[in-house]
Amino acid sequence: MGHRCCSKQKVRKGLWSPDEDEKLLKHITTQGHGSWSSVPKLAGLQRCGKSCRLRWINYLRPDLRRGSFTEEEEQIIIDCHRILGNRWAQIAKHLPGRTDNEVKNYWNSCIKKKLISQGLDPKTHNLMPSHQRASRKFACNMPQTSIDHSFPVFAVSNGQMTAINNNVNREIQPPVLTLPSPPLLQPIMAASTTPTSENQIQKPNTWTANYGENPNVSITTTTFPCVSSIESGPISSCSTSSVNPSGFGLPDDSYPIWGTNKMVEPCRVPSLEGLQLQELQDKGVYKDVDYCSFDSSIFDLAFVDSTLMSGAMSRDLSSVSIDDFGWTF
DNA sequence: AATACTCACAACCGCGGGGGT
DNA sequence: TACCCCCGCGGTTGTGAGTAT
Repeated sequence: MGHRCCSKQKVRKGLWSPDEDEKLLKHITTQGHGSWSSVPKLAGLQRCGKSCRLRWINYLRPDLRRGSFTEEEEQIIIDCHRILGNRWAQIAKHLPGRTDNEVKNYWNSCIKKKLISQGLDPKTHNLMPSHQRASRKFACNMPQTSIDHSFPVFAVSNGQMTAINNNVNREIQPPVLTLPSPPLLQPIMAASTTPTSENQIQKPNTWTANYGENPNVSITTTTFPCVSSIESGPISSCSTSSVNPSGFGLPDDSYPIWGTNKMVEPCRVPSLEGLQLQELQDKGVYKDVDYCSFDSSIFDLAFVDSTLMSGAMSRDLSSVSIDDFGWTF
């Protein structure tokens, strides 16, 4: 049974011959594709329109970039996947000359395995259960200089979850969660250029603030500007089930990150709104935290995972497409 | 050298959305 | 509103090259 568009005619399947490629290429470069369903007939091919379209998009298009993926491209794929999930077409838009099929194949054949070998769940980008405890303990108990910086550390403070730049502050160890990088963390960190236009990457913003009620304890936090190219107003909610369940870096309704003013604001975790430290303690999340020698054993990670994280990260996004965010790198 | 296995990539399939009637 | 057609997307399968036994 063929596609509906070509069910009436006999169509060839399988690999394309050079002759077929030539016919298709010649037809599209001279006539354009118009309606794909009419392409086979016009081009003299015994293929279905869908097959022609796919062949053109994935192989014959002149602007395709051939060859293996660079490390930079790989990082972009990982970062985009963390935000977008398996939306290959959206991810591919960030990689000029690459097709969604190519990105998908590269993910399945290479990146996925790489992440798994690093103990990361390729679906969520979080540490997999068997690795979680050990890694959290590792992050909490190891000297800061030993921490793998590919796993940025986050602190919850005043309803905001911010990444703590390990390079900046090595003395204070507030309660930390070891989680995968927030969206676009690496590219932004790597770029570190001074923004001159609204589409350019902005530098991480670093500042120092008192932590909790103790004036003697301060922490340095780094936030990551989320640059939007959209002109619209506030976004009512953000996240989807396929989005990174951590949801870091995603805005909430009242936060003016996404306007054209390109304000640089801390990225807030929505569901932590109003959950001040005391409340977290009341809920048993923090039980008797010594901010300078935090021990993961007194931090109810399961609670955070199941309650805070899932709530923060899987808010209903039915009314907003993540595409609308128009993230740029 | 022959066979089995693995892997990367190309292509197919089914589904859902949008537009036209 | 219902139906049809077309397009695009994501998941899955097929294929061929490379490698191991």
